[in-house]
Amino acid sequence: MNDLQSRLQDVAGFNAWIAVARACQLCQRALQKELDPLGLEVAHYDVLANVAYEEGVTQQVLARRLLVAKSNVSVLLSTLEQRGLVVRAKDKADARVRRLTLTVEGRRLVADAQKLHAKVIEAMMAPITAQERRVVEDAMTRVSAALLDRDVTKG
Amino acid sequence: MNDLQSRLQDVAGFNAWIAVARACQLCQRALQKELDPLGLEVAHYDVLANVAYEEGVTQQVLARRLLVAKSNVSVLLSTLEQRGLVVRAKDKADARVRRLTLTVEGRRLVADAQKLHAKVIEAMMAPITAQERRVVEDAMTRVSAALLDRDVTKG
DNA sequence: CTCGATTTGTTCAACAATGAACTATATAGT
DNA sequence: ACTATATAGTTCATTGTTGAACAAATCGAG
Repeated sequence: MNDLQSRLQDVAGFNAWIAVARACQLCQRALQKELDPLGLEVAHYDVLANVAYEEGVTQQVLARRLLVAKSNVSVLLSTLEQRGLVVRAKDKADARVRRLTLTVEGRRLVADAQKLHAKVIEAMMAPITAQERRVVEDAMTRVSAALLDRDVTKG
Repeated sequence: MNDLQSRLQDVAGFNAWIAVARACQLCQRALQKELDPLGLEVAHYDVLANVAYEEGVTQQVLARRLLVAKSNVSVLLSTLEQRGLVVRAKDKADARVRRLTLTVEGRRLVADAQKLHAKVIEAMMAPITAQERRVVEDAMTRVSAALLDRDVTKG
C-alpha cells in the first residue's frame, strides 16, 4: 500500500471534523460573551444548568457528565456555594455524598443564563434546517459512542 | 407569548448542539491519549500541524486560525523551538513578523502525529456515512459563519 | 518627513483545570 | 466482626491559557 503521500486532508471525515471543532470553539466563545454580564463563567454555568436539570445530583455524576475532573467540580461548587447559588446537602443514606440543589437566587440566575444560551443556539442554528439538525444530532451521538467504545476497548 | 415553562430542551437545535459539544470533548481526549506516547500536547500538535500545512505562516495568523491568544502561540512556539521542532525566522520584508517553518525532526514528528490523528478520526467517523459527513460539514460550516457574523455584528 | 495609529510579537501576573495524595465513609469477602 | 477494596469529596502543586502592558517595526495622513 502506497501511503507515501497520504495527507491528513484525504482522510475521510477530516474536513467534516475540522468544521465541527471550529464551530464548537466559536460557540464556546459566543456563549462566554453572553454570560459575561451575568458575571458567570461558562464552567460555572454548566454546573448550574446541570443541577437545574437534575436537582439532587452528586458531584461525581456531575463531573462525569461534564467531562471534567471531580476536583474541578469541587472547586467550582465552593465558589458557587459562597455566592449563594447552590447548596451542598449531606445525603441521609450515605454520608459521603453531597446532594446538590439550587437556591432561589441560583434558580433565578440560571434561568437568565439559559435565556442567553438559548439565544446563542438559536442564532447559530438558524441557517440549519430541521432535517440537518436531526442528521447532525444522530451522527454526533454515534461519534460519541464510537469514541467511548474505543476508550473502553483500548485503555 | 407564554414562556413561563419554556425550557432549554425545547429550543430547536439544543439537543443537536449538546451532541456536538460532547463529541468534541471526547475527541479531544482521545487525541490527547494517542499523542501522549509522542510527548506531544494537543495544543503543540495543533501548532505543528498548521505550520506543516502552511510553511512560513506567521504567529498572528496561527493564533487566529487556532482561536487561541497570540501570547499562547508565542509560549507554545518557544517550547517547540527549544525542542528543535520549529524555527522562527525573521521576515526580510517586515522585521516584525516571524515566519515559521518545521525542522526535519519537526516534520518527522508531525507526520507520526498525523497518522495517529487520522486513526482517531477514522475510528470515530466510522459509523457515519459519507452523505452524513457531507451534511455535518456543510451544517457546521454554516454554524461557524453564523457565529462569526454575530460576533462581528454585535461587538 | 513626521507624528500618531496599527500591527507583530513578547513578557508577566492572574486564574482555571488537572492528577495525585489524602480523609471519610461504605461495601464485600472470609 | 475484620480486613481489604472501592467510592465521594477535598486539597494542593503543577501546568496551560488568557488579557493587559509593553517594545519594536510599519503605515498613513498631513
